[in-house]
Parts: sequence; structure tokens; C-alpha cells
Amino acid sequence: MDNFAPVFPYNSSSSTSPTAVSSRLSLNLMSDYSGHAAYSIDHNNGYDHLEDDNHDHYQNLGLIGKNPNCSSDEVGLDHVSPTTSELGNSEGNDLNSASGSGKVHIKKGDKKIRKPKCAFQTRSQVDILDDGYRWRKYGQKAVKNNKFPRSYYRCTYQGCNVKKQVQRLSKDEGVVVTTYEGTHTHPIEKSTDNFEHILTQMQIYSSC
DNA sequence: CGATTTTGACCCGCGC
DNA sequence: GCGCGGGTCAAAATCG
Repeated sequence: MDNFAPVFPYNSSSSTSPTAVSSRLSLNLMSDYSGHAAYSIDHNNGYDHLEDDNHDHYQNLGLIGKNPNCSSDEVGLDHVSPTTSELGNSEGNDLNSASGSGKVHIKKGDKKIRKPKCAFQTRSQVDILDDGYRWRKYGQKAVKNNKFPRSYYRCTYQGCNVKKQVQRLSKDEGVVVTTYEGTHTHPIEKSTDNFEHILTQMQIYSSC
């Protein structure tokens, strides 16, 4: 049993103690996201402040993952090239930037290292949720059966190869699905009030 | 001028 | 084997 590090961009070092708010949340199982089970968190109160302008306002709708632990197994979306880095036992945390010689795709015979991956839905008017880290967009793709494209972001912190995907649901335009992949190797770069709050709470249930 | 975004091309896995 | 869908690269464009 591989215990994956937290997928959320918050390491256990986060000081906030996730206790008080937990009673407000309830977990519901949904089951429609790329074939994986999805967990939604309903807030009985709070986080419905949908008035704001330049700063994001979001209402968290839930965790999406294969299981409540958000382990990445079988999410099966990432391939790692072990050519330039030792991946033997490094918990797959380095998706080595493959700078230089082109594409990162694995070759035959290389073993796939899956990184922890965790997705959650957020009801938001904006696509880019301010989670306190700095991200650089490196790609965008049209998604089948979805009129909205999916955006790919990478953490800009040197040596940190955490990625995330952001996608808006076509059947519910108000819902943004954010998928985090990997674990941040550095502290958060700026404080975010409500989003940190949200993620802190979610960590209670995901224990990832 | 450095950082970030845009976008077309490329690569890979998978299903048929 | 082929086509499709998804993920990434990298050059050019844009932004601050």
C-alpha cells in the first residue's frame, strides 16, 4: 500500500488545524468523472459569497478521485521519463522537466510512475482558482464532449513539478474541475484566505 | 526584458 | 495498423 503524500498543495506542515469546520461538511459520492468516483462536499453554510470582482470566489463542490484517499493509482494519466532522473524509489515526485531533448513521454520498457492525483470540483465564475501557488500554463486542449477547453498548468517554483489541470464542465458551466498532480516541495507562496480554508477542510476527508 | 500565455505540432496509449 | 483522444513541447506573441 503506497501512501501518497498530500495531493493538495498543502503539506502537513500547514499550521491551520482542521478541526472546527469539519462538522459543516458532508460527503456525497458521485460517480461521474472520467470513470472515477467523485466525492462532493456540500457546505451547509459558508462559501457562498459569490460577489467579488477581481478575486476569485468559489464554492467548493467536492473531491474527485478514485477513492477517498486520493491515491493516484490507476488514474493513469502521467508518464514519467526516467531517463534523466532517478525514479527508482523517489515516490515519483519528479516529473523531470525533460528540458532540452524534447518530449517527456516514456519509452517502452520504462515503468510508469504515477504521481498522486486528486481532483475536486469548485463552483466558480473564474477558471483559475487562487490557491496560493504560482502556476505557468503550458498547454490547452479541447476536450471531447465538452465545449470548454482543458488547461494545463505547472508550478513555477524551481524543482517543483506539481501540475494541475483546470476544466469547466460543459453541462454545468458554473463548475470548474481542478486536478492536482504531485506534491509541492516548497511552502505556499502567498496566503489565500478562503481557498486555504477550503482545502484544509477537504484534507480531513481525503487524508491524502 | 523577463515571465507568462497562446497555439500548432508532436508523441503516446488505447480501442477497434 | 490506424485513428482518436489526451498530454506535452516549444516558438512566437503578449504582458507587466
